[in-house]
Amino acid sequence: MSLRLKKGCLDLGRIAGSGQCFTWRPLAGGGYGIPVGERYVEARQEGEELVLSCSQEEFDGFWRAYFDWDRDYEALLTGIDPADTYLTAAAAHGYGIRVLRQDLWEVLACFLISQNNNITRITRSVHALSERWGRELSVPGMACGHVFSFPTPEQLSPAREADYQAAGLGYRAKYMVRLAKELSGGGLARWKERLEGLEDREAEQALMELYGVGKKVADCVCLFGLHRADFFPVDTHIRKIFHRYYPEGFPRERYRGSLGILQQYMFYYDLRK
DNA sequence: ACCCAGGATGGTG
DNA sequence: CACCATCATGGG
Repeated sequence: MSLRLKKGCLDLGRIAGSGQCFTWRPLAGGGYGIPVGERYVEARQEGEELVLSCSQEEFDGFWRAYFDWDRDYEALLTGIDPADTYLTAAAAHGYGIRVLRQDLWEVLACFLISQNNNITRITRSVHALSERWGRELSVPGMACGHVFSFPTPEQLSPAREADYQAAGLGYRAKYMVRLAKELSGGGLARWKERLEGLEDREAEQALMELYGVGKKVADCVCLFGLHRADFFPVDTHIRKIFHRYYPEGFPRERYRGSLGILQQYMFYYDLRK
C-alpha cells in the first residue's frame, strides 16, 4: 500500500532537520519512518513526488492534517517583505519546511526535554525513551527499520527518575516524572480539552503550571501541539537573531496569522554552520 | 579545556 | 519585581 502525491513546499529532509520534531527515524533506503502515537507511516521523496506507505483513506483521515497540507506556504513566503533581506534569505534557505501538526503529548514531552539542550541529544533521548517504553511499529510489507512509538503517559508510568537519567534527560528527569504522572489516567484528555477551550495567552499560562514548563516550552507546545500559528517561541537562536537583525523589533503585525511558521524558517536558517 | 544547547527553577536583593 | 546561580550532559 503506497500513495504518490505531488506537493509544493514540502521537503522531508528540511522538516526533519528543523528542530520541530524529534521522533522521525531516517530509514536505510532514504526517507523517514514517522510515528505518531500508534500510527506509523514511511515517507520518502522521489523528484516532485511524496511517497507515503499509507492508503488514501489513511492520508485523508490523518496524515493530510499532520503535514499541514492545506496551508498555502507559497502565498505565505511570497508575502514576505522583499526589503527584509534576512527573512527573505531564511525563506529561501528553508524552502520546503512546513510546521507539522503534531500530537500534543509528544510535543509536551519532547520540548520538556529540549530545554537548554541540543537537537542531537534531544533526538537521542527521545529515541531512547521510545525504544525502552514504546511499542515497535511497522508497515506491512515494507518494514525498513526498527521504529518505535513514543510512549504514552501510561506506558511511562513505571519509569522512575533514574530511568530518565539513563535516557540522558539529566536534570530534566524530575520534570518528566511529574509530567507523565500528571497526564496519565485521563490527565492528557483533560488537559487537551481545557487547552482547546482557552485563548492563546490563557493556554500559554495554563501550560506553565506544569513543573518544568516555562514560557518558551509552553509556546512551542502551543505552536507545534495545539497548532496555533501565531506563537513565536523565543529561544537562544531567535534571541540572537532579534538582537542582530531586528533591533527595532520584529514586524509581527505584518505576519499575523503565521508568525510561528516564519519563526521556524528563522530558526532553521540560524542552524546552518 | 571550553562554550553552547529550541530554559526553568528557586533563592536572593 | 529583577536578577542570578544552578541544574546534567554531550556536541562542536
